[in-house]
Amino acid sequence: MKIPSVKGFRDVLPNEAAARRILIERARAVLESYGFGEIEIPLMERGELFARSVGSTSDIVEKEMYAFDDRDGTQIALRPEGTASVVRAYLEAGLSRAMPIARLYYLGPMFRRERPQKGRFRQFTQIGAEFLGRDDAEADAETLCLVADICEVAGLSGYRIEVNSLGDGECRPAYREALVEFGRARLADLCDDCKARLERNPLRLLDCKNEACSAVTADAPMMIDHLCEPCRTHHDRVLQLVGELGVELTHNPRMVRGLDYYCRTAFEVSAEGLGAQGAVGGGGRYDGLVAELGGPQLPGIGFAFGLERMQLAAGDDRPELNLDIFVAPMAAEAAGPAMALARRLRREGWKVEIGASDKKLKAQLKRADKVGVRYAILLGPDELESGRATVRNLGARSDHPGCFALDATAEEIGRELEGTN
RNA sequence: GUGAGCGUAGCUCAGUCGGUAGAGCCCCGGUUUGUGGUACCGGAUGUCGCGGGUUCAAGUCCCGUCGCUCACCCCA
Repeated sequence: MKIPSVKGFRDVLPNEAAARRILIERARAVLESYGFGEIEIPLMERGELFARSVGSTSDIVEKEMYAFDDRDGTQIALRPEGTASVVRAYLEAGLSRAMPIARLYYLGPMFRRERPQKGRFRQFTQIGAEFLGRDDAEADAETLCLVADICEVAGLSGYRIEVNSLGDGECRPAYREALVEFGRARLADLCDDCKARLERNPLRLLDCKNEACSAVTADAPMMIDHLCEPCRTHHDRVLQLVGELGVELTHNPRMVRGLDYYCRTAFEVSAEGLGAQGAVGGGGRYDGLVAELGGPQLPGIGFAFGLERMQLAAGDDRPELNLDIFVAPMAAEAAGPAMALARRLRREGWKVEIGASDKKLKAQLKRADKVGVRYAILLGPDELESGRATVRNLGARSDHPGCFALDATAEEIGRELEGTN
């Protein structure tokens, strides 16, 4: 009886892993070019961290989090997102004093117990960044620019960055009331989901996919029209700066973010090829979060990309995992010299596979062809006798008996191999 | 949590009116005892998702169940 993998948890085989690594390296390079340093955060946190940051009534915390009690009774949760941990780590390391302006990025698996579907897994990978300690519009603009640059290097097809302002503690409560009032007046025309949302997360009314709801909320009040003066100024300045940078944004007054901690600038990146899960990434400003987690009144802005969704939107150009050299021992006594030779080449950085000496040469060459090598080095009784290896250039289909001495250095061998082209 | 579609070889799938399991690809071997990709020949592989029912007979019909996929919800 085979033991299957856990629902929503998947394996990444070598060629996909290579494609993921390339994507990650590109994103990493951009993040580091913006001065962000990597922070490694644990997979588990105390459950309360997410209840406090993401919001205890959010679906993520309420029904999607993997949570359990540790043996000493500590309530543990597998992290469903990264921002809370980064802020926690930042406070725990005393960085809020030592480095009040911090640019941190992280990368790794997150866990949410949702029903899997296209581009959505229970274990998924996020690449995220947090820009802490700055509340000026320039920080927002720089962050949006960074987001756009990541989309570019990732090669996302048809990506769009949508922005909105969610207001702040000054203006959002009043707006929220206005929206709830608007919704209550039209309760009968709303879908069941929206009726529930009206009480719990009224802003969500605005992005309901139900057509009837969209019609009802077409003339609903928009946050953008209810911003207080500072929020208004901030938002305008962000848009102006980003515009000057030549980064294209789509203003979406109906866009809302699911996590409690967002305020002011919020954004979402969508791309093609993702099925119903249009979002590859998202983020926003969270000026109250650091204080909420017990730190000083410090602002921050951040975002996260879903790696698996980036993969979908970036297309599936998987790199060939080609090896360089195949060493084919044709007799048991050639196995030792073959391994010694391979080791010398490997130490110089060549990717080398050795065949099994009990396999026929034909089978070994077939394998050599399959793993994509350019050169096969043949070692049989004749070669051991003469002390010189035979090289077969797979591309040129040419044989080179006695091509190089078995005790040649890797450098010399490399030259001889290239000479067969 | 809700809904729909789909489960046959490692993969993609065919399988008629219920009649005892197939193709292509992949893999292995051979044509060539030391020379790969193309070609030709041969070979291996199935609890037809699982359990029950109907029937002389079930991959096929019925019921249940599990799994996968997509969508809702939510989100990256």
